[in-house]
Amino acid sequence: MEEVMRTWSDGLEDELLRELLDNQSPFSVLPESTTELKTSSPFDEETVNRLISTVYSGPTIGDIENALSVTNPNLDQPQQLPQARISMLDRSLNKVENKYTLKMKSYGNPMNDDGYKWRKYGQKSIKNSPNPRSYYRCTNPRCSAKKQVERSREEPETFIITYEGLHLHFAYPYFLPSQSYVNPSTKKPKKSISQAQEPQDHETQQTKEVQESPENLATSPLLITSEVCLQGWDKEEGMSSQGLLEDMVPFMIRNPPTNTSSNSSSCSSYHSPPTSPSSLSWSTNYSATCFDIGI
DNA sequence: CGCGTTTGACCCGCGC
DNA sequence: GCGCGGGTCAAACGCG
Repeated sequence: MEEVMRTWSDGLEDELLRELLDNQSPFSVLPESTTELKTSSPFDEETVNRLISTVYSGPTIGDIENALSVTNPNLDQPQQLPQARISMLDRSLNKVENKYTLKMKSYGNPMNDDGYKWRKYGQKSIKNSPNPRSYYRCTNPRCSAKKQVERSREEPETFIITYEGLHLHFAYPYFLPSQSYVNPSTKKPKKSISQAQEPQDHETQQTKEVQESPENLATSPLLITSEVCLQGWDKEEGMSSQGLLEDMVPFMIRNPPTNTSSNSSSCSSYHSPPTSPSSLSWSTNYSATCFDIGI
């Protein structure tokens, strides 16, 4: 497992390509029994490369800005939320190589959880800084996504979050032909949030994600995910659009932790209430994250 | 008991 | 080669 992760950080694209072309891999885009059809497969090299670049390259800053502006029309809505969203997300986003650095204000309820389940694997005190930096890794064992969270030294209310790597389990739906895919989840009578969000079963997770498989691959991932957010999130909390930053940003804008008066509650206890097994809800590892910044 | 956090040790790259 | 600092590991620990 660790080897996989290391390999990924070294050559993400190569590894991704390998995964896609390996019909033993759960991420394979090739028909299971017809490897000889490679060339005639709809997923020829060009297609795969296009998909990879689509998924891997991430959004441009402009894309992010556009995504942010999506929420602006809501401003004439009954105040609070849109306002809070805009103010919380400080619109300070930078991309350096494959790392995205996001600065956001917390106002006592730091939005440093992005809806994905992270596992903390380290913490370091930073030189000349009173605030330690926390290291998180996606709990999905096949996922190379990592993030670092630290409190800004100059502005204690501002958190600096650096995202690195991609959530391949999010990318998965992009590689499936929408028409040829037979949705195995139809076996399930109903998608219960509590069970559908359990992260440890990758197959389940993939299955779930595939349900929202975008049909138009030509559309930018950002637009796709934004649209998915807009259309699906309210209907299905904890839906499965998992993890590239372009997905995170609109998600964060649209889904700030509901600052229900008791905004201190989520941070006042060390652990989130165990009631929600949800890996994708705001509450799950929210408190843990905000506590690790070095308060 | 399982899962996630804590935390000191370890590794590695870099500058001197 | 050495020291430093950032990143990661992994055993111990805590909590539900």
